[in-house]
Amino acid sequence: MFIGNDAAAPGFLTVAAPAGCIRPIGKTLLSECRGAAKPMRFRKCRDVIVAGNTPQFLYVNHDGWLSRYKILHNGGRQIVNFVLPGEIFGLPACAFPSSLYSVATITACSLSAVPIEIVTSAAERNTELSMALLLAAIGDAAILGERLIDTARRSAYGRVSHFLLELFIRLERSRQTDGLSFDMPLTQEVIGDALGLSPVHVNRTLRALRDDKLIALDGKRVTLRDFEALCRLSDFEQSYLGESTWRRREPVNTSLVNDASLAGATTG
Amino acid sequence: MFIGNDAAAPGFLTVAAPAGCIRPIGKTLLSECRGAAKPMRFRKCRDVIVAGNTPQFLYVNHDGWLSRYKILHNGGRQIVNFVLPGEIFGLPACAFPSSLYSVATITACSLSAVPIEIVTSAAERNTELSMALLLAAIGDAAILGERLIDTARRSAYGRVSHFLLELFIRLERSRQTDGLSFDMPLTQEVIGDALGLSPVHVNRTLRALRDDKLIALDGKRVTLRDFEALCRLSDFEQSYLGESTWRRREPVNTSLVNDASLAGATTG
DNA sequence: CGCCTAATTGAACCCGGTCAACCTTAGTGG
DNA sequence: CCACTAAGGTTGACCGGGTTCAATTAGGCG
Repeated sequence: MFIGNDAAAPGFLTVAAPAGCIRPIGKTLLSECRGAAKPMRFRKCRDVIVAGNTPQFLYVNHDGWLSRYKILHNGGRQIVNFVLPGEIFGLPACAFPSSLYSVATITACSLSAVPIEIVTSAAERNTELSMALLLAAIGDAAILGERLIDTARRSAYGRVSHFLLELFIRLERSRQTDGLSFDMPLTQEVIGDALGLSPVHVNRTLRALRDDKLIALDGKRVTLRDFEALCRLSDFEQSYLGESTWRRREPVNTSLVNDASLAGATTG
Repeated sequence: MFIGNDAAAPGFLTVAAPAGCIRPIGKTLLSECRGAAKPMRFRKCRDVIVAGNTPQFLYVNHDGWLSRYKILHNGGRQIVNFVLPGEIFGLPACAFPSSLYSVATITACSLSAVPIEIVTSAAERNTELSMALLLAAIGDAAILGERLIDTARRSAYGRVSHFLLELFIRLERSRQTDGLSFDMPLTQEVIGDALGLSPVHVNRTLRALRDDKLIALDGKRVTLRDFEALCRLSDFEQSYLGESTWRRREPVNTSLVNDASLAGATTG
């Protein structure tokens, strides 16, 4: 059982990772924990984190796709999120005594694994890192919230559209798109498991989107032919994927606060 | 426009909050930011945070129920989560330039509002607080993930069951249950908006659960008559609601790590 | 070339939505 | 004390989007 090859460590990170691909949180993490990050490679369709186990690492994903999922008692699989190139994963797992979800590779992946204790102690010393982790967790929750709305309120047509738009924006900000096209190494079954649809219906929905000239498919290549229309029909607003930062003004004079969010307040 | 009454502040927190009700994160927050926390009261059905606005406060909810929701373009409302007595809210809102969701009171509420800048600077000084915030964010995401599975994979019957079990556990840990009973100040329409069901079907489902002697309803009072059966049929595992803490062992000797989560790793 | 996986398409079924009507309860004001 | 009202709960009938089952085609890889 190997967990990467230390001899390959020097240079591994910069060689394997497409320039500009790693998201800010990953960069911060790697620069703070440089010595402790262990490079690894996984073939496709391997579990990196197994639900129920005690997780030990926070991971930076350099170049592959992974899914966070859970197997239900009826045998169904729900994918709660995807980990795209440049993103980190494993933080939620480390917050629970045993991991709630499994994380498996979809494609082959180069990862950097940082022991969670290293992350914890680094975060205690470095405010920037701990705030970045917090923002990452909140950002993940925002994506989950939007997917919840997907499955709860949108038709299959809107769901698939919204999903493709989200992937596009997330890939674009790591410069992994080409115009309005990107590579999506997902089977229709995997898409269905993420969106709560049967693979058959994913197929029909993609066909409908193609027939309506909203998207084009060529193998694993997706092209958004009418970005605006897709946004409109799926209620897509990309703000939930936005880069967030902590606002750090001078503390406001709260006695003069004029914020509509308080409009309903009565005297205490 | 009032944002609470400072004169009422001394003693307010301890008087209004049922003993033992406030969750650890809220306690930590209030003790770290004691002077800055402003007490407020809201009547029921008032927006505390409005989607699209720039939020300024993190809130501790002392004694009421609130919902985080979003209005879709088609007019539908999706409730992504509830804020129960003792829980905090407003953290995700503060991470984005404008709040993604609205938060509205369901019942009358006593809140403590802490300016986000105070929280930020306190978190920078105090590792315990910043870690607690991170855990709270991860815990919220876990709840969202479970609700995603609800709407994506479970039948209405399982969904409602799972929802009631989650409420029960969340209320129980703040000692707001009585045996297997608790008060749920939600209309069937609100439940539907949370679970992605029509109010009509929520009604039918509750009736079915009653007929099957799994629950009992008396006004706003819910009693879980067969906890085990409810867990079984809805795939409920309460670990996702668990109290989580950071494991802080000595860094492991990674060359000897024997973790199943690495079983798929190949040499780097 | 043959195998296996994934994509595709058709047909029948069913869960949950929608519409509509009626009932129950709590709150209000005379 | 009671009549009126409004909001929420309850139930029935019908409809449709999505599932399921099943069969066929296309594609990738040894």
